[in-house]
Amino acid sequence: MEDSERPKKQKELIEHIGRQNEREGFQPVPARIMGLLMVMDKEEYTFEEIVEEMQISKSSVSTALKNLEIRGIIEYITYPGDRKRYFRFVSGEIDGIVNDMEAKMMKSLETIKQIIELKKDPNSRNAMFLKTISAGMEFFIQKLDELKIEYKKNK
Amino acid sequence: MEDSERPKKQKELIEHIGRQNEREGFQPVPARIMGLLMVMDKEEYTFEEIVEEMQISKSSVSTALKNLEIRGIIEYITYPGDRKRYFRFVSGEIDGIVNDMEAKMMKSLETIKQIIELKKDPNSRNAMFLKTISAGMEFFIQKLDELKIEYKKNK
DNA sequence: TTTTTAGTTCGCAACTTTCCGAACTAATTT
DNA sequence: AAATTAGTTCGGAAAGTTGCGAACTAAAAA
Repeated sequence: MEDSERPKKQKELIEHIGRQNEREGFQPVPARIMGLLMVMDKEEYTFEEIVEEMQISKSSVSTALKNLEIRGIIEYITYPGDRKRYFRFVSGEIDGIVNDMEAKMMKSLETIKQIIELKKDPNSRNAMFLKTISAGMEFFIQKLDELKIEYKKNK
Repeated sequence: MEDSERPKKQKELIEHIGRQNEREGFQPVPARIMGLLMVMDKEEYTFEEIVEEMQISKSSVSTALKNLEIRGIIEYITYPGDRKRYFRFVSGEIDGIVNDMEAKMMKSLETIKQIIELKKDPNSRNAMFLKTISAGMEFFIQKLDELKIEYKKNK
């Protein structure tokens, strides 16, 4: 890869990541800032640099950075004698990703159990089918826990 | 549970499921219709019954049902001598849920690999950290495949 | 053939989201 | 003390989304 085409491709990838993150519920601006901090060779950006690089207003950047920080997706560091904050992506662990998946599944499972509980006929089509799904989810959740332990050991 | 309070609780659960589905990217009306078809004791609804039960306009119900059907979330059946379509929830399998999870993970993995490929310095902080995540994802995706087979066998 | 049933399609009003500029604050420099 | 830096907060304009009613269609019934 030639150095000249790298930045252009990186910008395209940021846009792609932006749209992907939007599908996960992020707003357009935070979604793209996440991309910026992951993709570019420069891995620490100041507030002002983000404003210039992304051509987004200071107010939008301010709001976006606060949100991303609260969510634990980005963090900032400061250097002695420099008032600026340097923002960077938080190096999450695979555990976190799997935990999120598991948490979502557990929430669905909770809801499914509530549906079953409220069914007048526990042998109705939906009740039967939801019971099967419920059992499957429990199986996978348990196995995911085991896998997390297995992965941690081997690493 | 007394029969008198069941419908009320079911309605509340539909609203809860509606909001949960909205977080998954569904629009309010389809999100709640999904809930209706899963929760209520009556498990097959005609177009008109949905309009009355949910107090939503015919046009909105029409659009919502079409979308849900295209996505494979609901289906309809007809009975001989009856022009109405009876809508019901599609009894998906746990496999489908796990596949969706896996597909999402694989998409993320693809993106992460692209980021790594575009990094000038393959030993940068983000490059290193993304490589770790990447390896972890590959591990979990493979194990999920194995688990799907294991589950199918035991069932 | 006309009417009714069972929906679909379209344009628009209402609502929500997103983003911006202007005005502000609080710390640091001049 | 005044000006600059590094942001934050707020109100509103612009854009996007949602859901409705009205007008439509196609099949069946009268």
